[in-house]
Formats: sequence, C-alpha cells, structure tokens
Amino acid sequence: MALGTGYDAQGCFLARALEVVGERWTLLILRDCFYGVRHFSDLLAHLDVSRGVLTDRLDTLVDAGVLERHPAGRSVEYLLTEAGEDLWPTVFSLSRWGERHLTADHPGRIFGHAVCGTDIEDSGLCPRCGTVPTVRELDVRPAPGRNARRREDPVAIALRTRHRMLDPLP
Amino acid sequence: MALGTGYDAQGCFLARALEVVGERWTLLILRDCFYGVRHFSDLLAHLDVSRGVLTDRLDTLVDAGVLERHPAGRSVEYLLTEAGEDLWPTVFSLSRWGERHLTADHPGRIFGHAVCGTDIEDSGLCPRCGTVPTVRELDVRPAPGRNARRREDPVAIALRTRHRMLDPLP
DNA sequence: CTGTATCCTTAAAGATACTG
DNA sequence: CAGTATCTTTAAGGATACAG
Repeated sequence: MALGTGYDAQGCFLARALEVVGERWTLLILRDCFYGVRHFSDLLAHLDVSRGVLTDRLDTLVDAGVLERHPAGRSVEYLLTEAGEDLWPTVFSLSRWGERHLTADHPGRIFGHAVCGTDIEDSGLCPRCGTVPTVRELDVRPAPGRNARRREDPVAIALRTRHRMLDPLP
Repeated sequence: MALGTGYDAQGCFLARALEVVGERWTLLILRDCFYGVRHFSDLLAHLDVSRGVLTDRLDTLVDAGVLERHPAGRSVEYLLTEAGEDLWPTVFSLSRWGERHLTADHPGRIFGHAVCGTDIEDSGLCPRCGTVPTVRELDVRPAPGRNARRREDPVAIALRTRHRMLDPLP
C-alpha cells in the first residue's frame, strides 16, 4: 500500500505496521524469507519485481529491524530478525484466508508442529498441545497431489532441502 | 500495495489475498468495520481518505465478498460477511505486531474471551479455554490510562456503545 | 551478485464541485 | 448521505545500462 501519507497522522498501531509491511511486494518478500529464500537475485527471479523496487523494500525492512543484511562471501544474505519472525502469524493467516475464500483449491502446503508431529489448525493452534507454535516450531510439507505442479523456483528449492521453517540450511 | 500487476501471475494464495486487502487503506477500513464503523461518511472522517479512494476500496471489498452493502433508511451500512470476519486474525496479528515492535507503548485495547472473561494472548489463544476465539467471541476494552487520550471519532463512539465485537448495535 | 542511476510511462491519490 | 465526475499533481513502477 504505497505508504505513509496519511497513515502516520493516525496514532493507530496498525497504520504504523502498514508503513513497514503494507507496501506492494513487501509481504511476498517476507513470505519468501520465511520459506528460506535469502538472496537478492532469488527474490528478483521469484517475485518478478524490478530491481529498484526490491532494493527499496529490502531497505525499508532492514531499517525497520525486520530483516538483517549478512555479508556471506561475495554475496549478501537477508535473514529475518526476531521481530521479522513475529510477522509469521500475519503472513500465515492472510495466506490461509486466501486459500479458504478466494479459491476452490486445497492448501498448497501443510504446517505441522515439529515437536509433536501434529498439523496445526487454520487458527494456528496445535490441537494436541493446546498452544500456538511460533514459526521456529513448525515444519512444512507440500499438500498431496501438488508436487507435480511445483516449479523449480527458489522457494521450491529452499523447501526441498529443509522442511523445518527457519532452521539453518545444510 | 497498489494491486494486481504481477501479483496475479503468481499462483500463490497470499498474492491473491493481497489483491483484495493489500491496497492502501483497505486494512484500515476493515479494522474500523471490526470496531463497529458502518457508514461511508464515518470512514471518510475517521481515516482521512479521499472519497474516490474510499469508494474504490469499498467496491473491491464488496465484489470480493468481504463486505456487504445494506440499505438502511436513507443511508447505507457496510457489514462484514463471514469471509470478512475471517480476516480478523490478520488485522489482529498485524496490529499487535505494530504495538510490540514499532512503539514503546502498551496496547491501546485489550481483547477478552467473552464466554470465560479471560484476556487472550498475542497469539490469539485463550489460555483458560485452550482455543483461539473468533472475532464474534471477543469483547474489547480500552487499556488503563488511555481513556483520556481517546478522541471522539467514529471508532471510539462505536466502542463506547457496545463492547462485544460484531454484535448488533442497540 | 548486489546494487545505483536514469529515463520514461502509467497509475494512484487528493481536491473540488456536483447529483440522486 | 453516498456516491460520481473531472482535473491536477505526485508518486510509483518497469526497463535498461552501468558500477563496486
């Protein structure tokens, strides 16, 4: 939501949050980060966004403390901070909402509570433990019958090599 | 996030959801709806958005089945549909994220599980019942020490006359 | 590989006046 | 009260070429 003007005037917390994550592409960038995408070039390819816009969004997220820039060899890795990881419920709930109300499809991925192996509900609740796991306590797997459709994009590649969300890549 | 171009190309559910609720102002409009604001003029005054933009956003939300237009006397009421109510976890989690990570303030409002009177956690969980209540099962109250600061805007007025979320006004 | 810098085109937003 | 219609301004986005 192309930011600020008017939002800041509101004392409201939601408005302030939207100044950080409410712009176009931002939530999709973060979703990729949750799925293990870390490099500028991968985001560029996967999201089909222009370089200038991607630079701008990453700058905003780094400035807001949602992502951290980590030099890695001759490359750069963008990693979620703790504040960034706390955005998971928002990404999760909005994505699930899209699945339930905007398509006839079943979920594309299924999220399980890693410590007990139980799938979480749409509300985020683990029915066995009675808790709402954080993103670090979740694992992901593709829903049945969807594997064939998946392309070889950076998200698919990242998820194939590790199923636990936000664990370090091998 | 000024919509569509590029989003639709992605099969991703999050992208589709963002085409409906990802544009500027949309989530703030919905937040007001959750708090009981129903009229075009009240949204216009409270959000300080231009008429044209508000019309456009409401049209998008009605077309997507998030809001319904109800003629009421010589006026019109915009009411959340069931699909609209399901957006509560997104609005709630993003708002809470803003409170926790973008300000030094305490929450402005506190949400309680109506049937048991227990405050819900940031995750949405009711610690006493072990469930994640829907928005219809919640009540709201202002956090201590904030009453003085509140202005006489449509949200404040709506919340003063009824504390249960989404129940019919008297 | 990760950006910067420019240019260009389109689209979004505000203001205002007007209508059923 | 709830929009519509027009106009003007501004901003955002894409494309491309280039640099550290």
